[in-house]
Amino acid sequence: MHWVSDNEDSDKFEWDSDGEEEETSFNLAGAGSSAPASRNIDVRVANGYGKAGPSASSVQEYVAMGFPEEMVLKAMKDNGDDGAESLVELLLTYKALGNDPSVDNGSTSGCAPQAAADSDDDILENWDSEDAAERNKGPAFDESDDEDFLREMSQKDEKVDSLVNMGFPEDEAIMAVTRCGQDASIAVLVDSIYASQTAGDGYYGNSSDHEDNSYGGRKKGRPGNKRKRKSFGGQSQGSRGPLDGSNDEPMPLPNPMIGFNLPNGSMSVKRSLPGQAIGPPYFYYENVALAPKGVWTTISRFLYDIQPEFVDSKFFCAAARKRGYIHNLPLVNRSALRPIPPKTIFEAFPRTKKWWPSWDPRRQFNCLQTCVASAKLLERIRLALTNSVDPPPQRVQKYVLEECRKWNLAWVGLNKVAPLEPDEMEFLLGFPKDHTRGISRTERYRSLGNSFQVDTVAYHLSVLKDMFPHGMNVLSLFSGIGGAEVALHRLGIRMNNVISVEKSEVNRTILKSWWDQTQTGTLIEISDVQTLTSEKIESYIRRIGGFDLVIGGSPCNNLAGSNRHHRDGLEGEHSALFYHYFRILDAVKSIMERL
DNA sequence: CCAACTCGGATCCGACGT
DNA sequence: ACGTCGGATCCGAGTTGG
Repeated sequence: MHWVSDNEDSDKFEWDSDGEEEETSFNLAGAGSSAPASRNIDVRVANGYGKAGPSASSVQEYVAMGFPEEMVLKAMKDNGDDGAESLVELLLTYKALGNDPSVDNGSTSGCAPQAAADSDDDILENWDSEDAAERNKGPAFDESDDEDFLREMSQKDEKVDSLVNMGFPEDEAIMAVTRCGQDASIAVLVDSIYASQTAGDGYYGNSSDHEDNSYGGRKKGRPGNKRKRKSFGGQSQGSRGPLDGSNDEPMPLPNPMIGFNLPNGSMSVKRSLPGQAIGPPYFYYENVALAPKGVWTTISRFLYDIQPEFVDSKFFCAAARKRGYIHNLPLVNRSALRPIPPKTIFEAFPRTKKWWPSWDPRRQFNCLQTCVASAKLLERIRLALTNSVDPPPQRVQKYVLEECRKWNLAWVGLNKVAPLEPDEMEFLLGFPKDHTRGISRTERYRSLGNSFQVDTVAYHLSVLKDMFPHGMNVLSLFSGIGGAEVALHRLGIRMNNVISVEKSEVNRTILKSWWDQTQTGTLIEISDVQTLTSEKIESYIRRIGGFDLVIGGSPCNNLAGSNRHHRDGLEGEHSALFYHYFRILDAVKSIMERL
């Protein structure tokens, strides 16, 4: 019952380009030069975010920003001289420890970042140990005070300071805390500020709902014209799709969801990137398209106001997968991966045609998810059908179809439906056969359900092939099972160095094992994104010359529609994850600019 | 309003290991 | 008697599109 005709096996993943290698793992000479040249220097400096690392001298800078000296010192002490991003990081950690212990189930249990020198990246530990050795500590001060001061510091101040440190003006931060309450998470506050900024001309136009207690806060974007988020200047209204004073809510999804263009479509969208968005490095960020209101607007704002490209993978394969991608890649001269994958169920799995009832109109699968139907459900369906006449009554049809759609069931026998096998999912998603083999079945489903659709991503990345004939250095965040890496490989793009951050151990194992089979470059896997400080980033950059591509998808849990509990948009853990992406990208940009 | 859809989760239960 | 693990079941919100 396999879709694998032998040509699948052989053609599909027999790509060229594994020629020589090893001349050098740490050479990306060619890379930098081919990148877009002119690069307007951005003006994000204003708030100090992402700029000059806070050496002792910058203590005053932060103090001047309204940040308590003790906090700065504490953060620097814990953090080393590690750059503004890490300070933000640290503050968020403080915040998490302070009011939301449940948030961090992370491996490091929410301790200060450097405490978590985890075993996975010890390769690196050796690399830059010398750099790490001499970070100048902040002025010495009494350790015992630290904890006390943290507790004593009023939560409100802490919140305000965190916001200020993230680049918000102090007055806005104070307002947000006042409105939402000091218990509100940072992300709620951020959202609140955004909502205010976009709510009409009056600065806090609708702050008539001042009353909203410590809970609401967000979710109240009223139409109005947008205000500037100063830290990212430009406001580049041009790239913003929605014409009317785009409020926070609607990042309207295109219909059909075909992105800027499709492999065969001739239409090409003109897109002008804000200066600060232009690489190097190129970056590529992915997330679910159907995120809660305002999330995409927020993400887009952080990512230099670039308009997201929303694409449904059903135009690339036989399964839907609605995702949004924010990237600064060129849009012209894209090319699709070969072989072109089948786009209908029957083409993908010919054997199902025989059993497919005429009253099941599905020709493509819905989004492949991380859970599969239980055997009992399948049995119920089978019974319902065998107890019916041939064209079953409407009621039965409806029931069966509902379940089939919900669980992506395929017809595999007379009156018999079944979930896709993991290897069938691999196929649909563009991975090599057996890519995820070797881990438990549920884990395979989970990993696959969270991954890229390779053909879709590869289509976007295909423009890189000619730009980097000698290969690329890639920073891959939240890599999962390596969708990005597989996409690059299938495009015939050589990966000289890949630094990959992925929390799940099984996923790291999968990527590593695939890498060892197919690649000759260097793969470094990091398990905890918190350990990827800008100091480390700089060390990597010095080592390998720079990153050509920063790619990542958000692990999405709470962003999808199916999750009712804490569907909090960019709150809590997710704010942390997205901010991690942003923080790291921003650090890479700053460091590469500086060097 | 209803229907469809969504990169899910909390809980319970049984199997298994200690 | 416990803890862990994976499977099964019941959840079900918010948004979109009709």
